Amino acid sequence: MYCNCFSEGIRAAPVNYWISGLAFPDWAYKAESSPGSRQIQLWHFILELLQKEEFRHVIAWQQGEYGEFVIKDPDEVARLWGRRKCKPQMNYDKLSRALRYYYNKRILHKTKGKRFTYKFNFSKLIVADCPPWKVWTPSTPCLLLRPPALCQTALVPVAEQSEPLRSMLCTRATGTQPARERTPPQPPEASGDKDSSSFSSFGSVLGPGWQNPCCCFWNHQGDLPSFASFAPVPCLCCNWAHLSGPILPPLSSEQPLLESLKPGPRLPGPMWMPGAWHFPGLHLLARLRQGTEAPEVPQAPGIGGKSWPRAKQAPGFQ
DNA sequence: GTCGGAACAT
DNA sequence: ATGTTCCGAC
Repeated sequence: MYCNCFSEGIRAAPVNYWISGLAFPDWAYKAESSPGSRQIQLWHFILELLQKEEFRHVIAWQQGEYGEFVIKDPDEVARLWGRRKCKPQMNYDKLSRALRYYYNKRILHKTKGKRFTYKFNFSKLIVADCPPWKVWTPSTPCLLLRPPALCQTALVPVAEQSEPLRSMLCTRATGTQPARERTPPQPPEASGDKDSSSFSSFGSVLGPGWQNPCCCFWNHQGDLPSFASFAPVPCLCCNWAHLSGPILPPLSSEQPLLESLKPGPRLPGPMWMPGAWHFPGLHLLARLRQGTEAPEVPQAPGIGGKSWPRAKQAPGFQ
C-alpha cells in the first residue's frame, strides 16, 4: 500500500520501475504484505538518492571508492526515508539500525573510521558482463524482454548509471561464453564467489537465434534467462576472465570512464575472435581470477538458499 | 557515532 | 522478510 507521502520528494518505485535509468529486480522488492505495490527497500532508496543530483548535498558517493557513500546530512536522509515510508518519527538512529541489518546480508558494510560512511557490496549485488562499449547505445532505449518465468531482471544502461555502479558494471565480469557454450552459473563453491549466487547476474550472451548481442540476466537458481536486448551493435563479446572476486580497484576519478573502457587495439591473433580486444582492466581481471584479490567475506548462502547466515536467524535477500 | 539485541509492526 | 523502535554498551 502506498501512502501519499512520496508525493513530496522522490517517488516510490513500483515493480521494475526505472529510477534514473536504473531498474531493480523484482526480487528486491517485498513480495508479501502488499501485493501489487511492493515497497522499496532502504538500500534501494539509498541508491535512488545517490542517483539524483539534487540529493548530492545530502548523500553522495565517495570519490575514489566504488560503492562507498557518505551520508552528509543524516537527519535529512532519515527525514526523506521517513517520508517515503510514512514514518515521520524516523531518525538517523533508526535508519542506521536498518542499515546495520544489511551488514550481515552483506549488502552494505561500514567504512570504519569514517563517520556516516558506508559501502555497498556492489560485487554482490549485480555481476556485470557486458563491456560498456557493447552496451553503450545511447540513442536506443533498452528493450526488456521477460520470459514467462523465474527471472525478474534488472537492466541497467551503462550510460545512465551513477559512477560507482557504472564502474562496477564495467569492471565486473562473469560468464563470457555464448549461451550454448556457457556453463551454468557456478555454484558458490565452484566459482569461489561465495555470494554471487545470491544475485541476479548481468551477463552477456548470444541467445539461441539471436543475431544481435543482448544481455542476459539469470539467477543462479532458475536456469531460464531473461533477455534484455540492446540495439543491434556488433557483438564484441570478449573473453573476460570469469571473475569471482570483488569489484576492481577504482579508476582515477578524473579518468573518463567510457573513454577508459573503450576497446583498445585488438590484440594480434590468427583470426577475429571475441575476446581479442584489449581491455584496460584485463590484467586486474586476471589477477582477480587468480584469486590474488579474493573477497575477504566469509561464505554465505545465496538466493538459492535465499538467506544469509546470521547470529540468530538467517535473513534473506530476495 | 556505532553496534547489535530485543520486541514489535507491517 | 524487512524494517521500526528502543535501548544499553562501547
